[in-house]
Formats: sequence, C-alpha cells, structure tokens
Amino acid sequence: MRWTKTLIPTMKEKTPEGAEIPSHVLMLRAGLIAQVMAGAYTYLPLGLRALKKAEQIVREEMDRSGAVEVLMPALTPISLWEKTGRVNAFGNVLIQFKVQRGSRQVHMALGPTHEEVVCEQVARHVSSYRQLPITLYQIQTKFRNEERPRFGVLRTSEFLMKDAYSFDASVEQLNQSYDTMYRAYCRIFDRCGLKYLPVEAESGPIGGDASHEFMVLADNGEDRVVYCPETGYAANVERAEIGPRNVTPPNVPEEPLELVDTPDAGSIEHVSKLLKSKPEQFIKTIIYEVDGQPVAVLVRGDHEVNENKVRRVLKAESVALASPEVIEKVTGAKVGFAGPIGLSIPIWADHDVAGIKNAIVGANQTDKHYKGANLGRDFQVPADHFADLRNAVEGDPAPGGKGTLQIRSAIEVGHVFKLGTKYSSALGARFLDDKEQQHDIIMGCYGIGVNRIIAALIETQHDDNGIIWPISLAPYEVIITPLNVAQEEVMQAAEKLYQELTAAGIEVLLDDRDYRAGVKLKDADLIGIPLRVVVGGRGLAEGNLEVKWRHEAQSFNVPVKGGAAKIAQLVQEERAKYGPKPL
RNA sequence: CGGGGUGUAGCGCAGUCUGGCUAGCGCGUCUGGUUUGGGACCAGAAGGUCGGGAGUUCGAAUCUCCCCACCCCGACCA
Repeated sequence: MRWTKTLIPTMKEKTPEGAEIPSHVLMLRAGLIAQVMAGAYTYLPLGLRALKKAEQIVREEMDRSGAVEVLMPALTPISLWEKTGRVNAFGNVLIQFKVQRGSRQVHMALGPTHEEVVCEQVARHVSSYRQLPITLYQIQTKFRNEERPRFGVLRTSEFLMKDAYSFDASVEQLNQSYDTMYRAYCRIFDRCGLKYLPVEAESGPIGGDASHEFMVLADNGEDRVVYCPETGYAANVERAEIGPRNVTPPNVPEEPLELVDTPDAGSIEHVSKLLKSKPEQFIKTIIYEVDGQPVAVLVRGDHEVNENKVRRVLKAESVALASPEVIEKVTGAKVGFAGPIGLSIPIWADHDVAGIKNAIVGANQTDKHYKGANLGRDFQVPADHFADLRNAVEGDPAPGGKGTLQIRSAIEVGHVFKLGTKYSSALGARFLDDKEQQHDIIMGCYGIGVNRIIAALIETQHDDNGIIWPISLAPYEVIITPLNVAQEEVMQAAEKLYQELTAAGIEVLLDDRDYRAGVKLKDADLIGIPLRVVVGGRGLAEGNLEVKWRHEAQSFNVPVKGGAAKIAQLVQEERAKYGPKPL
C-alpha cells in the first residue's frame, strides 16, 4: 500500500484531548482509531489491519483446537433473555428496544454475550451423547451499555469478542474441553507477543479451579491481580486466598471499654481523624443480607470485605449489603455506627480481627463509638466463625504459607469459565446417554476481547516515539521510506523494492508522501511498523539500503542488489517466531 | 448513578472573571518559491451556527436559566 492512497492521519506530539493512557494516546496519534461517541470508535485502515491480524490468530488457534466457527446474530429476541432471568441480571447493560413491524411490536436486545443464543441452537440440534463433546465459537461484535466507557478501546459499549462455548456430556469431558481452550489461549497470546499471566478467577457455582482470567500486567489496567513471585500463585483480587496469618494480639494491657461521641462520623476515615487513631485499630462491622438473613461481618478497619468469600464460607446463594432500613433495625443506629457489641445477629470475622486489642468499634448508637473494645470480654465471635473474608492486600502471606503476595494492575484479555448446566437446564439443552438417560448438557464458556489484545499490546509495547508492534499484529510488516521523493533514483529504487517485496508476499507500506525526511521517520516510528527500510541518496551512492527493526536501536545496511530477497528472508524469520507452534 | 472538569477553525489552545470595533494564536490544509537524512523557511490564501436553545442588554464567546456532548475520579461491570 502507498501511504498517499490510504488514510493514515497521524498526529504530531500533541496529546489528543481526553486521552490519558498510552494505548489510547498512541492509537489516536498513529491514526488507528477515531472516536465516534463515548465508547464507540471507528477503526481506520491501520487499526483495522491490526485488529484483523489479531482476529485471524484467534481464529487459527481456535480451529486448531477443534472448535467450530459459527456466526450468531447480534439481534436477539428479548424472550430469550427472560427465560434465563438475565434481563434483570444485566439490567441497564443490556441494550434493548422495540421496533414496529406492521401492526405489532417486536422487542429485541443486542447480544452482550451469547450463552442463551448458542444454547438454544444446540438444544434444537443436539440430542445424543454421540454428538458430544462439541465447542462452537464466533468472532462477533458485542454490545454492552457500559455505565462509563473509558480508556480508549479498553472499555467500550461495542467491541469485538471471540466467544466460545463447549458442550459436554460429563464433568470429565468438560475438564478436557476447558483444558483445550486454556492451552489455545496460551498459544493465541503468545503469538500476539503479549506478556500475559493466567490467574485464578471467581468461579461461580462450580467452584474449585473452574475459572481463569488471562491478564496482561499494565499500570493502567482496571483489574487487580495478586501474585506471589516465590510460589507462582496468581489470582484476581476478587478471588485470591490469603495464607495463614499471624494474629497474636499485641502484648499490651486491656483498656476499659469507653463510649465516645463521634457526631456525624460514620466512616472509618472520619472517626480515625476525630479520635486520632489509625484505621488498623478499628474493627469494621458490615451488615450483610445473606440469603435474606442479616449477618454481621467484621474486618480490620483498613481491610475490605470480599463478598465472594463470605458467600463461599457461609455456603450462601446470595450476599448483598443490607439496606439502610435493615441496618437501622438490626443495630438500632444510623448507618455508619454498627459494632459487634450487643449485636444479636450472627457474627463472622476475618482472621485479622483476632489480632486487634483495644479496638475502636461502632457503638450501635447513632453518633457514638466504643474505644477499648476487646474480643472475648466485650463481644464474642465463635471460633468457627473466623475465616478468610477479606480482599488480599500487598504483603499478605501467600496461600501455602510460603512467600508474600504482591498486587499489580492488569488488563483482562481473556476469560475461561466452567459454566455447568445453568443455561442448558433453563433452555432445555439435553442429551440422552448410552443408557437412555436424559441429562442437561454441561457447558463452558470462553471469551477473548479482540480489541483489548490490540490495546494491551500497545499499552505494554511502546516507547517515547510510538508503538512497537510484533510482526504478528503489525498493520504492515515493512515500511519503505524514500527520504526524498523528488530524487528520481531514490524513488525508482523504492518503487522497485516495493514491487519485489509485495510480489514476495510481504505486507509493505510505501511512504511516498512528499515530506521531509524527519517527518517520515518520526511517523514510521509512531505507527511502529516492525521493519523499516530507508532509501536515501547517501545509501544508494554506496549501493546500500538502510534497514532497522523498530524494536532495536541500531540500523544495518543491506546491499541494494538482492536487497528484496534478503529483506523478505528477514521478515519470514521474524514471522516464524510468532507463527503456529506444535500442539 | 454521585463528585469534579471541559466545550471557540481539521487538531491543540488563548480570549470568558471585569459584556464593546471585523473573534485570535500555533499546528495542519491549499497556492507560489527556496529547501531536502530525525517533525524546514518565506510570501499569500481558505477554513468559525464561539456545543444547542431561551433570556437580560443599545450590544453576548463573555452575564442568567434550561438542555446536550465529551473527559476524569468513584460506584457498577456477564
């Protein structure tokens, strides 16, 4: 492609208004994308080519894993979502609307994910264990009405997703399907040149190791990942377990319990300022409704309750913060003054609570707290009601008792998940086994955000000058930069090289713009094409082309004679590094 | 949805507080010329519903009210 025949609107140094993180800034500056509205972007030629590259890698590796490609519609009938109750579960995220058809109204929704659609189709066409296992996938635009789209293409209301769904006859089969997908994901992200980390994630109804997220560590990521360099343990903060903790209380005398006035101070931050004490000295009392019943959960003041852990430990279906009415009824005080002393509902506590002496707690009286509260003397928590109930923080012991946990920001690029029979039972996807018994099909689902592959790559692979593409995702593999298009011998050499490389199956961008050298060299760095070939009068006089990898600092000379063949060879070698690997 | 901010030429901004001539600057674009190895220079030109509407006023980018869009923090996120 010739630069002058396509559309690559690059931007000089100025940071585009509103863009803050590197991937967003660079995608705009390099002319990859253009915003249409919040959370919706046009992919310009360069961006689209990169996106298609990512899509093709995903497709190839899904095919190699034995998954079968289909294409489902984005338009779906609302009734499908009503059957599984997800109209409510999605709430505002589901984009739905009514359209007029003749005298009737049709109510539809744009698919935010496709469990319902695929499951209904499979229910119709699969009825025997002989047809299982099977994994279907598609690469398709998804729609979610994000409350707050942000970070360029990292969080948008419309995005390209690879979603796959496995259908199995047994848990063993499911485990195999899951493992197959997991390994395909590793191959995909390897080929995309991403440095990723598979982490344990919240697993929902099946439990155990039923869910992994594929994370790319990046300072601007929205997710928090916990990991332990010593043991290799890695998990989403929502999921991360904490190892055995030292909760021996400090060896100080017990102080008397003292009621103190804390007017209008319903937050830990506020009270700690008022009483001049650290949040670690507080016991935070959070009232939850667990399967409809009020329960108090205690954590240290500087910690956060992890509702998933509460649900697991209490073996509950639902866990939600109690409403202000319930809190006032249970504690007899306004929200913000709950405490364990004199509370008549079940009390659970995180392990660290046992390590606090002379704690500050809510008094269950509006505008009052207690100082000097002590476990055992002033309030009781049964020994079997202590558990790991909070989010991990930096420095916590890792599970297994070895090493400490670190916390990093990350971008989620993929998620594999064992679903179970939630959708198959709701939508009647059943099969007959070899003993003529009917069962619900066991499902797994597997998602990759294709746009996020691009954004995560740029977020982690760039320098001050621009993007540094791996050859597998690069919009073009080679950029030819004739330094002066007015010099006939320069332009002739560039044209010849362009023809020869293109004929050799190399993807080449010829920067034929009549600009000064500096402009073109800066732009070449900005858009990040892996191999740059400079054609200039100086080099030509010596019979040389100046060749440079974007990811290396030094250029090197290649003789003009036989230059195309040599460059094609370099490209092919680089391609091989990111090509398909044996299964 | 709560809090904060922004909206003036394709892009980045000044002007708004304290109303006043024909609304400016840089980049980019176009024309001509000189240049040509890391974002050149000279001369000229085009390009604006000042986010929208209503109001106050002799007069509104500027003041008032309503609305809209976008960005940031938080909540939310299968």
